[in-house]
Amino acid sequence: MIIEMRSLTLRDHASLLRLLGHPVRLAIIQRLATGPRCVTDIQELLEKPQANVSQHLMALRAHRIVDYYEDGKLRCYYLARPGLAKLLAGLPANGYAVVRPSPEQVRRDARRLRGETAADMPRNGRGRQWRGRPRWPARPATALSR
Amino acid sequence: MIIEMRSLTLRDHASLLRLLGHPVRLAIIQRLATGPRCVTDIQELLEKPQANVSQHLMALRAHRIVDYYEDGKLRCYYLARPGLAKLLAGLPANGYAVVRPSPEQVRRDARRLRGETAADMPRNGRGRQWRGRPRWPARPATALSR
DNA sequence: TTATAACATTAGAATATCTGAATATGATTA
DNA sequence: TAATCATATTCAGATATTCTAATGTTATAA
Repeated sequence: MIIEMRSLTLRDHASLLRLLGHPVRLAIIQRLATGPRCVTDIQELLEKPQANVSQHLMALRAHRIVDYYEDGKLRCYYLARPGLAKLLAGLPANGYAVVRPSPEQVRRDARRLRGETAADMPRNGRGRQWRGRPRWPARPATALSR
Repeated sequence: MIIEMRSLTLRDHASLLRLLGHPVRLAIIQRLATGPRCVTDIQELLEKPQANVSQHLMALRAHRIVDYYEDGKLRCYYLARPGLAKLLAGLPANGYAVVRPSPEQVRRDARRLRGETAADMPRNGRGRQWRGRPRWPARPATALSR
């Protein structure tokens, strides 16, 4: 078992995330998380045209999210980065907690930040003073924003 | 401090990932991870036109990745889901490990999977037999695929 | 009162992405 | 040899995203 690692530029990181940001590709990853599958199986599970599945698989393969080995005439795809699938699965539970700090908390954060910030670093508001009390804007709620 | 949580459909999950999959938005998140910033500061840090930054901020806000409070005439944006930023930052280290199992390992996985699989679940190759030895395809390497 | 600062909003062109249809390939099987 | 299976590739239209430029808004400063 060979393991490699690498850090990513913002650009590469972004293109990876956007690659993952497609329901069919996420579904493929979910499927493969339970074990290797050949293309035809995946296609039937997802009820998508074969060509389409193949395209998504190729896209995933280009970023080495998945890989395959050949078994006779079957191509058995598997997750080349299982850790990624695990992170993705855990993302809703671990990453989506919404925080709404009190203005005072945020202000304290900002003060702490100013204190720790090097002289050449830009500050919040570039030194402008806080006047009045921080306020929350009116906030019409939408489906995903709660 | 208010905390909420929710699970997501594939679709929502995908659209969130794709929202994150943009270098400027990732950069914004990186910046905000160090503390709240007003729009002008972010704009200067990223060296992007103000309107563009504003648009990205709105997109992030629509999914409640960021939020803001008002401080005088400044809008101080901050991360509404700090856990997400942390996960994103850790993704390269934790998620990008590439695995290349030996064919035997994968085969063993598949067998174990078959063993654990309920009767109605589709199997790899739908019961087709493994003939010969699993092989690795020839693999021309590209930038991101290593 | 006019100007300016800090941001938002809109419109439209430029790009990128997605999908399905058609076709190709290469290995088996009849 | 012809047919079939498993999968890949190509291409064109549809759709979605992103960027720029121009303009709007609101509060404060001159």
